[in-house]
Amino acid sequence: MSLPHAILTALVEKPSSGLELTRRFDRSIGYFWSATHQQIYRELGKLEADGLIRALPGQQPSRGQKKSYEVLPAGRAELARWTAAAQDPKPLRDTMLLRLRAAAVVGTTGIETDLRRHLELHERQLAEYGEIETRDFPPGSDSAEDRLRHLVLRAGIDLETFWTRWLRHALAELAELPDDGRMPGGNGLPGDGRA
Amino acid sequence: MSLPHAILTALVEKPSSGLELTRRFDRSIGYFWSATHQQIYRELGKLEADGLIRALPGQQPSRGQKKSYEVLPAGRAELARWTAAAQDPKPLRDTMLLRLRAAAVVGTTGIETDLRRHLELHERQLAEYGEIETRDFPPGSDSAEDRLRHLVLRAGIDLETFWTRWLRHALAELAELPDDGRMPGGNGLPGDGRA
DNA sequence: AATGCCATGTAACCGGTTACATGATTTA
DNA sequence: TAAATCATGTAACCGGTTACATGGCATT
Repeated sequence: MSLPHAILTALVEKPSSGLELTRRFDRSIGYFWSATHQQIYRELGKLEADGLIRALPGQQPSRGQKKSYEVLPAGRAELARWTAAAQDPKPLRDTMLLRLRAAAVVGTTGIETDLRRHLELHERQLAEYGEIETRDFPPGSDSAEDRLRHLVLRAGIDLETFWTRWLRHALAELAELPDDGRMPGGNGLPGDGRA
Repeated sequence: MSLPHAILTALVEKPSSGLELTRRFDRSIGYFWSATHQQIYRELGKLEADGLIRALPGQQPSRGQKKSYEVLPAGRAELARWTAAAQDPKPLRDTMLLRLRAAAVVGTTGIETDLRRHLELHERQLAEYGEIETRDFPPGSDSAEDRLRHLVLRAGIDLETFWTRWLRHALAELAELPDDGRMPGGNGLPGDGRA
């Protein structure tokens, strides 16, 4: 149940229409909580029905017409409640790690290409975050909002840094391994009682 | 489409019944790809129907009876194919980051407690990974499988390290902020054109 | 016989994804 | 007026989550 709160946050920052929200979820918020326009429209409907947001008055409600929403007091309260509520962190779930684990038993053939590609993607993302940081958070900026948003961006930067380092490490490791279609040792036993 | 391949990997490592797989997904594989027993049984059925795995011969197929599966050549081939295939990394999606972003506009009241709790959880996980590393990957272990599995564990360790550092940083930052119910500046504008 | 655990499932729901549909506005 | 684009939706599907059901086995 995080999408509605992501939308509430975006709308508190600035009242927007569905399409504007969609565009903002392609940058900004979307860097750590992505959403498609279908999700957004669906959720906007629910939020309005629940009385947490409302359409800005003075707008035609027909189909192809722009409709902007703003957050109502109840919505702000719900957002504050949710922000402070205890929530368990989601366990890690990463396909690349799974693939390497699989490569340990079926062989590493072919995976190197995609490791390299991922490295490039993460390097690009890291560069983008770097640009945002220098643009939006110059050394002097220290309002409370700025500090918190900078903190979030820092997480993104550090995560991308981690991935680039780890992927380089993985590629170096692969280079030292025999690149056969199957690891030595038949079906990979022993090796299950371990990590 | 990763769960079937997670199961295939586990079964190649060692043929198992549904419950045994469930237990193994609570440690080992589950550290980076979790699954419940319902998912596992459902997926085992599909994999068997697709001819990628089969029940070990010589077993009663009644309801409360244990049934073990092994991977067929087609399953191993599919796993190798999937491992090497190009796959885009999933965009980051993290609730805590979203909550901090929300706190920037509705205030930081109450979030500190959960930040501390998350820090503890990540510290505990980090310690657990550390134990696994010293137990399963002593300095001398350097078979191909071990190196790859160690690499995967390293990712887990580094990720938990990142989170503990970042959470400490976040707590330090919070301590310097006014702990009011709302950030100064009304609805948080300006601040949307940014990250 | 009752209780509890082992083991395998079924069913309903929920959020995210993909494909498609429709109306309104702008531009060629 | 045709095409392209803006803007808002609907529908079907799919994987993950939660709750519940059922059968077998061991212990008391």
